[in-house]
Amino acid sequence: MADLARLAGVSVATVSRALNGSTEVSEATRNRISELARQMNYTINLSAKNLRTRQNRTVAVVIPYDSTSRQHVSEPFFLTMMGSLADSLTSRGYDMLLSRVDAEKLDMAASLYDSGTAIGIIMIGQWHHHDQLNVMAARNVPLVVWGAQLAQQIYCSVGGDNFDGGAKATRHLIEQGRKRIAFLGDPDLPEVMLRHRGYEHALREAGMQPDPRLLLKQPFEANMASDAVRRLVADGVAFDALFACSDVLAVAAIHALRSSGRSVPREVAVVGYDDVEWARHAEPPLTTIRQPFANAGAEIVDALLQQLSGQKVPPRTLRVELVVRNSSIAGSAER
Amino acid sequence: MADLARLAGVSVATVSRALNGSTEVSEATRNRISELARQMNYTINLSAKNLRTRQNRTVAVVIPYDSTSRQHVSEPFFLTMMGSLADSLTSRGYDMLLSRVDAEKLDMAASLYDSGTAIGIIMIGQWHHHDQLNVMAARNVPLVVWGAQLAQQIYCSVGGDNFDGGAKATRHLIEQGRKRIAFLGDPDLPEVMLRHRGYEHALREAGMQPDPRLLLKQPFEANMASDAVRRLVADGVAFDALFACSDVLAVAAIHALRSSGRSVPREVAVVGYDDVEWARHAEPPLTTIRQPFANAGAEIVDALLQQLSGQKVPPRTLRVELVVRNSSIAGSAER
DNA sequence: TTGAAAGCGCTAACAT
DNA sequence: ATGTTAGCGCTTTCAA
Repeated sequence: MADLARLAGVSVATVSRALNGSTEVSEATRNRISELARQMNYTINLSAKNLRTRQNRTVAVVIPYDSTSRQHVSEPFFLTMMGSLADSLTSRGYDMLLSRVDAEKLDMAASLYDSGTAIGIIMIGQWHHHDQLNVMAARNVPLVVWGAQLAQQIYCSVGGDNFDGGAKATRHLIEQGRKRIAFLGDPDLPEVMLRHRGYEHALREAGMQPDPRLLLKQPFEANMASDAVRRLVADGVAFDALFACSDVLAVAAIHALRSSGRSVPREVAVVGYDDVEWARHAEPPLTTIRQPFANAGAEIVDALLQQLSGQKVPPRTLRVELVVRNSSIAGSAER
Repeated sequence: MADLARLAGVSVATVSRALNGSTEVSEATRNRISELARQMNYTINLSAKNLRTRQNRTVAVVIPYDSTSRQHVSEPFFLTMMGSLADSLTSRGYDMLLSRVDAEKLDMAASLYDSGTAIGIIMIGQWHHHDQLNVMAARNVPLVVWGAQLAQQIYCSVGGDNFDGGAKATRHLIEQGRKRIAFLGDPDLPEVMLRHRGYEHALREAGMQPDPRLLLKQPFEANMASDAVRRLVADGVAFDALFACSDVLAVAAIHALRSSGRSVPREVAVVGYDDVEWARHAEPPLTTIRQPFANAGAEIVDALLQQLSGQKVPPRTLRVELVVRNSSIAGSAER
């Protein structure tokens, strides 16, 4: 900047003001300086700026990973989520720092804030670490978590309505005349737990009893889910429908079912979750619960920015929607 | 840090040294200071550190987006790639700054470097902007591009062997007895261009002539690809195989084919590209060209780090592999 | 082994 | 409208 000032024949203060678009520098010099900066590929040094202004424009997005089971990481859900977040963040002029932290050490994420690297943290999923998140929030680390709204929660969460999603999926299957509906997912995870409650709720509503043998407790991992479904078939447990907690799991299940000789949707109707991009192109096209991805990023970022402006932000639950395609409709074209 | 120094009864210099693990501070005080820092949730301010040391540990990963056609963005390819990059980067102690820039203004990415925000740039895909990338490289912006190796290329690229991938896919289809193989992708994009050349090469090798009517020039966009395939069928152009430039396109094509009354793989054999996670769970399981994702991240990061250490890094081409599943095998189970 | 002090590049009073 | 200057939190040379 000093060089630039010398070249322009002004002081560094003027250059600083010009480059920050201050109006108290004459438009002529402002343009001259900007032009000069462009020619020299000069850009304000962000470290210095941040140091001086004690603020920055970086938000950390943390994707926990499970080092033992490598769970979740390849779910297309994340891409969609990250795309949405990246859009919301960049359109508001924030940078997005992507960080993967061991799900067992979620509190490490806080150091991104403590070190001034990021002004706030967006965490995707709460996993088994509700308590660690509460500790961070109690320390006033600006934090928004995508996930379920739980009891005794200090931090701000934004998430789809998982209970309603589970209920909608299950009701839809019941309306198709299905009587024995399997549940594929791990209710130990908060979001899945709520979906499972919605599932049970819908069953009872229709006068059915949840059968524990129909609960396939599996992480978000396609291969394990496939195996579990194959086992269910091999064990001779009767079922005529399956609700999977992600589209990836649903597709894995469909494949396992068909290769076990069960036709989909005729013998087994399947509903997924998320409505990722390719769900409509799957074979058969997937009936699924659509997560509000487009809003999600915006809502999360809004919540974070509100926190940063000092407001107390309550958790938000976003509406989800049933998208009916062929995987759950017995009358549909099937080969 | 001053507070910490006061509490510990030492100077800031000692604290700085202790926290950076310098051996010239006694182990006793070092432990004491570290412990104190932990209790206070103190972490070194990165802006100040970076400003002072004139270096940092952030690498920018740039995903170009096409503002007009919203091309590519939702390809699961990116997630896999980003996961791989995130792994490689974090395991080497670097942060990953995710940035989406308008594909028409790729050179904007350089400002991340100019401003000291990142020490280098990783760009995913070169799109139509070979020249802008060359300009950046000529300015000595540390840069690695995932993509094709082109003529007159100054920048360092790392990419799969697209020519070979195209050839392998096509040869495989020819070996299945297919005679009229459609190509789905946009050869204006460098990587796709090479795949297309490989495709043509394999055809000629077998004594066949490429038929321009079998080239479905489409961006990486499932809906457009579906439509194009449907149109091809409706137009009555004969074909018995299709090579798609991504798994998403392949699945979209299969769906379009089946809903147009063509069975897959019996009437039309299909090969995809990438081998994303769910390709094996698609219906039918997808024959595809596997991109070396696991290596890719590591190779890209290595290349960047080598550049940063002052070496001239030549482009690298990684081996790709044909993965045969059912979508291209007529004898396979089909419903 | 530890401390004092200079300075990284910038912004924002304050002065002109 | 522009310049002077102090200081953001850190590292590091030099001195003790």
